[in-house]
Amino acid sequence: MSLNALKQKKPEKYRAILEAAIRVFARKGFYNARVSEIAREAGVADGTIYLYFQNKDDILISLFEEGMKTVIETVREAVSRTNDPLEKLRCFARAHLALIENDKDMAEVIQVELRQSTKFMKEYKNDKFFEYLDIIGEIVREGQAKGMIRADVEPGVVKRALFGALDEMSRFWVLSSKRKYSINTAAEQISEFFIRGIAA
Amino acid sequence: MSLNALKQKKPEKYRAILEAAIRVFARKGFYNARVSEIAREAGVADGTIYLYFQNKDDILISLFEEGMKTVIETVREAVSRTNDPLEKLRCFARAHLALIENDKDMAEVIQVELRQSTKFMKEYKNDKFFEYLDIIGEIVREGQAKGMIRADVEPGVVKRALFGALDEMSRFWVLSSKRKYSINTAAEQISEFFIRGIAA
Amino acid sequence: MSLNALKQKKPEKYRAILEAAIRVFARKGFYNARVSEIAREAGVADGTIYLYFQNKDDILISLFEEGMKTVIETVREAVSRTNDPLEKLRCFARAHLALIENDKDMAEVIQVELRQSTKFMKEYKNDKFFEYLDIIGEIVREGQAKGMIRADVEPGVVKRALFGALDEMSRFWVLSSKRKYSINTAAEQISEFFIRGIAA
Amino acid sequence: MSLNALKQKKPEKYRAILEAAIRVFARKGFYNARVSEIAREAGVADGTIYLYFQNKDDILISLFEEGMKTVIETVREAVSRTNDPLEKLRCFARAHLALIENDKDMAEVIQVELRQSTKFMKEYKNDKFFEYLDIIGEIVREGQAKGMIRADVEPGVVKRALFGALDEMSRFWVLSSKRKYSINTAAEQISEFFIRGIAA
DNA sequence: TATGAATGAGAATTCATTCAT
DNA sequence: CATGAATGAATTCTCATTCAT
Repeated sequence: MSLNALKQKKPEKYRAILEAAIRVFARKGFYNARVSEIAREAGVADGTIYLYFQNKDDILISLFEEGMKTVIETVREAVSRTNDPLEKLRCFARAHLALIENDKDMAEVIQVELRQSTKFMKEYKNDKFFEYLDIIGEIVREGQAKGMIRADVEPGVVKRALFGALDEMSRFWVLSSKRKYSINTAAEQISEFFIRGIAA
Repeated sequence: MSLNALKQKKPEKYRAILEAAIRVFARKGFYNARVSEIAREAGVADGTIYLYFQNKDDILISLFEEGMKTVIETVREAVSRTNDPLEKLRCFARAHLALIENDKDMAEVIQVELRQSTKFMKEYKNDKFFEYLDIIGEIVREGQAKGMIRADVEPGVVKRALFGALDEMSRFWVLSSKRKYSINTAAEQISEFFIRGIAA
Repeated sequence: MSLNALKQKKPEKYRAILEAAIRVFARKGFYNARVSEIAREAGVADGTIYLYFQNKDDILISLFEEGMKTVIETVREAVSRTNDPLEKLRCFARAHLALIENDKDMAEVIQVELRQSTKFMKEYKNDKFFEYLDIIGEIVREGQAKGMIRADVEPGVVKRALFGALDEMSRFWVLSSKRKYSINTAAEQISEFFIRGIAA
Repeated sequence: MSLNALKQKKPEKYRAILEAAIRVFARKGFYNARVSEIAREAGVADGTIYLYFQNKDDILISLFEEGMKTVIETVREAVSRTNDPLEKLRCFARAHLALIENDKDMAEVIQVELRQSTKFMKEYKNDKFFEYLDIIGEIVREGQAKGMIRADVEPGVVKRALFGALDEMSRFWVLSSKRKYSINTAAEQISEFFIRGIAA
């Protein structure tokens, strides 16, 4: 895509816009965010946005894809530290929630996008998200191959259930101000439920 | 709310608008839905919408509250059929996913709203949703009292994790056309994971 | 006009609407007044208004014509108490300002209408107002015939100037809360200026 | 006001919109004027209006303030040509009516605004108008100090009465097509009435 | 490249008026 | 006569996007 070439030209500006967009989308939501507000927050002119992105939707998509790339890398790395599939699930949960904690705005934006079912989930083939989900799927299949996870467990259900559990927990985290327990507690508990739940 | 009084006057029209709104919101998403399209679909004039609802937001809120009322009633009823707390969780999962299957449009709209973090989750105190979540919380506390669920399990984590797991599963259901396994399989598997995961 | 017949049928309702309209127009101005607010204030249904008036404009016109009829009668009566044309001018000023003082809402509405140049002054032939203005014109011509008012004085200028002076004074009266001098002082001063100004 | 800064950027466009607004408001009245008509008449897009003005009300307010600034300057200048307070009143009257004659549209709009008692006179502190009125007040006080105007004359009454007289005369001028006497005759007669009326 | 003034399509909402009851 | 729910035309204002500079 021609615009991708531009990303290479002034990467600082591209990043500035993307980071401004994260903040504005997190604050206002995609539909209530104004392109001019993103421009102001990025310190560029309104028109400049369109030198780096095709339109407002494209900002969100790019945001999401860039974000997911980092998330996938980080989580893959965390998971690769152990060979025990059950332990890998724990690592996944910890890494996922740690990412949320480190970048709440990004977390919120990704959640909004993932959930804005209509516009984005319907029109846009969300490969990155499926790739992410399937990290869990792979772990489950590996565990089943090693006989550590019950054979009747559906990897496709586990991946969605675990992701959903972590995601709902993180939404609570992002939106709530008062928190009864730490995000670590949540990570430990949720991975514990799933490990016990699916272990052979 | 003063407008609620009107619901009593011509309940058919109130319901017609609400049901049209469910379909339109499910099809287009809240922000891309046009009030005039809801009116057309409901068979009323644009202005009539405003005799029953304060504004477009109010349609969504009303939709959500009415929907949650039904969901809470149905799930409460399903759960009350057994005394075994672990079994209750299974009933919860089945009932939740059955509701999704029976009214996909409503399911999608509720999910959109729940996730539109910004506008709705931030500004609108979402009591109905917390009430729903806490059905699970109560079951867990009951199970702990009976010694059937481990005491170190956090009810607040379980309720969000289980809800998140079911919800993510149902999003997949709603959005995807091709389905590898039935919604019943998903309900059984997810409740099985959690039951094993938290049982004493 | 067919509607005029209706005025005869339930004169209380006709008057109730008119009086409600005076209050609402005075409070909000014609364009910001809502027909439904007039209806509520009159204690009738929205639709009932249209049994007594053709439309919103017609309420204002009727209001004005009824009001001017009273004003003309009252002022004519006051003026007829003396034979001295100069003294008549003083009576006119006193009566005009007294009317304002007695019915501020009506005064304000009449002023609004008189001044809403465009819609009403252009489209609607304002006979009543000219009749009122010409009470002054007649007095001036009578005074000139009796040699008490200078012959070079233009009655058409005097009538507009005196009316304008009184009207501006009354606007001040209606809109201002703190008043340095009484409305009587104003009446005396203004008539004094004009009497000296035009006397032979 | 922040928008005033914009006036400096493209003053031609600001003026074009203002002048279009004068014509449209004069033709249709404020409430019947359409923003899109002003835009068309100014040769700009609808949205452009909102780069220079906050909303429709703001156009009228700006119009009024700009207009009054000119009026005040012109009249002040005219009045300063003589030292005789009574003669100053004549200059005031001539200058006022000459302004009306030169810019009938503006005159009509200012009158509409001044008289739209409700919306504008009540909510908007009309300093410019009071400043204008008080030019007359100052002249009267000066005349009293010099012993040329009777001491019992209330400057506050004279200023409103003279302004009202001129204003009513000019409304007649603006609205009427057939005119029995020239605007100069009116100016001379009215100033003559007041000069005789208040002279010592 | 970068700007930001200008554009104009588009949408929510209002409210005078009607008419079935 | 009276009602008030329903209508739908009409209008302001917003904001993503463009393009001349």
